[in-house]
Amino acid sequence: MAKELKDLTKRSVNYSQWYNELVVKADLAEQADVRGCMVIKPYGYAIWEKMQHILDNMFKETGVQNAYFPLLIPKSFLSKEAEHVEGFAKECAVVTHYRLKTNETHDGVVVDPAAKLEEELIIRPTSETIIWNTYKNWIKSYRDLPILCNQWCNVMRWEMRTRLFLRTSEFLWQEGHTAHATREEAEERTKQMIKIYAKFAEEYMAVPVIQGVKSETERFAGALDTYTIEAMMQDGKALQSGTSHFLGQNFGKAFDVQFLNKENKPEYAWATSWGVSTRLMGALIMTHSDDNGLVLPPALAPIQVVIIPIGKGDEQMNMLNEKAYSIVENLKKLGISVKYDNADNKRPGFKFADYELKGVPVRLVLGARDLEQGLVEIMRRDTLEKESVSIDGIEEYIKNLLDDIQKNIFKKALDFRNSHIYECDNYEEFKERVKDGGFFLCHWDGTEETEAKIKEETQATIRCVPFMFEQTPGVDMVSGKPSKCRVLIARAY
RNA sequence: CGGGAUGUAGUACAGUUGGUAGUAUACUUGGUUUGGGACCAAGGGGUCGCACGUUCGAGUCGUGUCAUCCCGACCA
Repeated sequence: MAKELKDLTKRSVNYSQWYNELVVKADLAEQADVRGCMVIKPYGYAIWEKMQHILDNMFKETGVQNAYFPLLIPKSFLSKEAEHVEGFAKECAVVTHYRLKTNETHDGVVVDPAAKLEEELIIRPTSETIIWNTYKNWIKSYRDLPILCNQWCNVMRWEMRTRLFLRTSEFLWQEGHTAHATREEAEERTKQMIKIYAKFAEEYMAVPVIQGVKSETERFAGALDTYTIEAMMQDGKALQSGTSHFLGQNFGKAFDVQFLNKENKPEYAWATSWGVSTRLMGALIMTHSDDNGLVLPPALAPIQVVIIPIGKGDEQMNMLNEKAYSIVENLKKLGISVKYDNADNKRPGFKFADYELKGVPVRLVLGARDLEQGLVEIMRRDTLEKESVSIDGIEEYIKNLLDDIQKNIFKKALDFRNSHIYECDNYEEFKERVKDGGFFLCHWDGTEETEAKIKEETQATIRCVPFMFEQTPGVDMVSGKPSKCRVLIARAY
């Protein structure tokens, strides 16, 4: 094991490769024996579960309820909204048969041609269609609205190239689908949800994000507006970390979801949808990790504190165990998750490296030598700083330290991002600099031609029109035409 | 779907002009260790991606096929 773990040195050389190895070595996930699919291992899933739990509560505070809709979507549903089907058609897995049979040589199975489905079923790439087909039956009157449903599920998109967490054929996510009586209410909900995502990213994941609205070409298929949160990874590339879509009446019309309003007149329902996926795990990993491995924010770390004893012989170990268990008990009372690792088949050095690799925020080393003086060594994962602290009152100290780590890694990521955001008005300069990563705030004339040209020549895309910066009119750096505002341009994952 | 590469032990790789399947690491057992990725000894594990062909003989040569990875196009 030891040698395999040591070569996490590629962060500066090849960020992608470094990322892949980190995901595997930190025991988060691995490539499945199925094309483009991923096995999320217990440690990785524990982080995802924490994310789910927090997000779920945030949704529920806004009146959202959880529900579940089918995995399989009849092909005809998908084709009802023209833009939507065009956006997803290229990456759908299709179920065509419902039975297998033994082959002629009796050493395997083949698809039974007799079991061909009349209408093929699509494995959901997203659930707007099947959900709106259902909403049709739920919505008759303005009194039935709004409907605020969320589902936690898996979806499948047959991507050409996949990467653990960032882009896998199958991924886990939540998708919220709301139906409203008015345009204003739906638009309000769209914005509300992107704000929740931003709050979650920054407060819990400690990942600073830029909120904004997507350009027409980058918009979700079938949406009138797509709001996004964009995070910057350590190589300066952007990662779209969550989206919220205002769908207008497109799905209401496509699925004939009409209700009678207060004036007793029929009207189509207004829709939103919004989602975040296991891609957030990728954002978490790529934002904070260093050459020693993962760095997890305390708010999401499955293990917040690990205690490692160092001692010889049964007598010493018994003494250390006793002390450790009392610390464990006290930490648990404060709601801090703690692991005491007194396994004797691994040496302390191995454990140090292993828990650093897994991003455990705080490590205590309980040694016989220190214990005599009432001291314990404490190390924080974010800075790797060690100090000796009195065991008396250690619990409070740790609680404060966890808060400090949470703030510190956010600040570190924020400083990094802010120092890599540039205003740029010269296209030649932009072309040169964008290769090295970073976010560029540039004037854009709003045309698809300009957008396409930038993408073709630099591989960078317009991530969004950001909300957070003061906007003044200017001149498009490519076309020289007038521009209403600056947009955020970057190379993206 | 274009361009390139690779399939040999759980993993990472050697394998020369065709001639008994190797190394490191991981794993198992026993012992000594334990303040930053321990050491010694013994042991288990591979129809060399698959199929066909050439040959007395194929991991090695040929043809086909499948799969994976990298670079593009596509994407949360």
